[in-house]
Amino acid sequence: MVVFAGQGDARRSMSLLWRVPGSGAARGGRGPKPGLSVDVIVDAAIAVADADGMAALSMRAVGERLGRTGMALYTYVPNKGELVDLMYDRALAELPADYDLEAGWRPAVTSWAEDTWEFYLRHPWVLQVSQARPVLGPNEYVMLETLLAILRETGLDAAVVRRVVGTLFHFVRGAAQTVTESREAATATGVPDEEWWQTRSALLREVVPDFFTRFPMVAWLESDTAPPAEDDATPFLEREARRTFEVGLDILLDGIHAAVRRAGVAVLSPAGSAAGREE
Amino acid sequence: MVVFAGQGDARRSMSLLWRVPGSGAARGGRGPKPGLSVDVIVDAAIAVADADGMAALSMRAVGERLGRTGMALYTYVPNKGELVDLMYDRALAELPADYDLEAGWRPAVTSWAEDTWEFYLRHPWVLQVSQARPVLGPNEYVMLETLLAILRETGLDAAVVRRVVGTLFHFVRGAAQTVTESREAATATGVPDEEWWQTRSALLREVVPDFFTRFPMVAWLESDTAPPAEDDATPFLEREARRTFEVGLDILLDGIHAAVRRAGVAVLSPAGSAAGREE
DNA sequence: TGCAACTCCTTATGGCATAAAGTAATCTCT
DNA sequence: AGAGATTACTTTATGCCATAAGGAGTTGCA
Repeated sequence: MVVFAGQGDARRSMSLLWRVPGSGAARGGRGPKPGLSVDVIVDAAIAVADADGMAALSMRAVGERLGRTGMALYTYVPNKGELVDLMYDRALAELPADYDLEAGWRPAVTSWAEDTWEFYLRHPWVLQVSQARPVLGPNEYVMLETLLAILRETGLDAAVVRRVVGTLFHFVRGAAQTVTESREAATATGVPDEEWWQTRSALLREVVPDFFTRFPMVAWLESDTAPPAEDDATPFLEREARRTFEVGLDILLDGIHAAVRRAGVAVLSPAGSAAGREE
Repeated sequence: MVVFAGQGDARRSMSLLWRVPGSGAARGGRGPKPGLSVDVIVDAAIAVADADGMAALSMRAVGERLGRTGMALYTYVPNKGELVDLMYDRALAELPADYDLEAGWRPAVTSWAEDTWEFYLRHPWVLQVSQARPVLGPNEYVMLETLLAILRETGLDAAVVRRVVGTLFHFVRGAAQTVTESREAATATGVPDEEWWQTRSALLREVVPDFFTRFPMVAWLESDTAPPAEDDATPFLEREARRTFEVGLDILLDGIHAAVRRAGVAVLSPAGSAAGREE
């Protein structure tokens, strides 16, 4: 389930996101005292989504957590989409906003990716907020600013950095998503990863007896499965996803490194001085 | 006989996916002739999802396209989730199943990524099928087999190839997703990308007057925006996503290349000859 | 011929977002 | 002080959704 940005009044949603003074509930002091606030509602909504997932996030569920009906929320928030945008931007505030660049961009990007990964695992529903038309809230920009401050160190030009940012996000989000989705599947069905895989692969062998002759490369791939460490109780899909994250990140960083070196050569060698940057 | 959670269903779903003979509708020839079939239903469902998106895929919508009620489908398919799995595996059959390896793995992976990208744009709903616990249908395995046949050429060992596969998928899916989501947003809201961006950025400047001092790196990034080619009418979020796909893929392939070279060195100098890792 | 097996329909049930309208609380203005 | 305006929140209703339950009609085999 992908959740789209609220499509209502763009001005109102921007004002809510950036906390423009006059836009709160208390404008004229006329009617009864507001018992809630946008912040309280957003917090409650995040709590619901963290606990039970995006699918369980309903206006009613949030209202009930605050001792109200679902409809009460519409006094503060124009619609559910807008609420999700607010949740998204609020959650983003948790992310660290600067990284040590002493050792260069590479360890900094690694830390950034690690923190982002953990953030997604902490708030799986964030991965279901559409990326195409960004929310454009303050914390989204802080996050972007943070990553850009690291990537500036590569010396790559803006056009390339833009794509590197996109690539990093696609990768981290995708890797984290396999973890959150497998967790969701486990709790939703009540069947843990190991049991699921055992049942399915046994069934597969039964239903498709010639499996390994039909798919020799898959057979080769599976031949490699290393047993988990004794003391590691992580479900195996999560373990796989984690390894993909680690190895994939290194590959990605090697790729960026190659781009940096190429750009460095291009920049340093036109004048003539034989460029031996880094290493 | 003890039935594990989901196991009975698992057998049925595997039989449906792999088209096990006895599992079709016509077993005893007793009642009225079946007017539909799983295949017809799956095709109709794909047509609905292609045309109106995953959100519009309801049992009723599929039934109506076939001149039935929504409930009629439950005779053929146990539930909506199963139908989606069948749609997924069926759609996957469109993908090419082998690639020319004359010129090595790199151009082959590039073609593969390109084809996969186009496939996702053709069937945006596919990106909403969870990846964590794979469907394990025949075409999913064909797809995997195809990619593995290419990656075997790298000479990397299975453990690494497994991660490379994951990384490639995360990347291509993520990049394609920004396109499909921005298209969906455009049709859902009726506001095209350009207009959306113009409205929002004007609003942003109004609501946050000190934007560019607060976010200098973002300012730097935006300074770079190249105007689109005269004859290019692609919405700009799509254009951005496409560039990210192209540049990101190259970066990724450079990273894989580095891994291959490293592994090659490791293999060639195992005995101890002080391996001067790259350059 | 009659029943079992089968397809497909109608009719709940309980969920969802949200529109519309009602109730009660609290302010400002007279 | 009292009236009207304004606001918070509730109730009710609309029209979606998946799917459970049960019923109607069709067909082939005993």
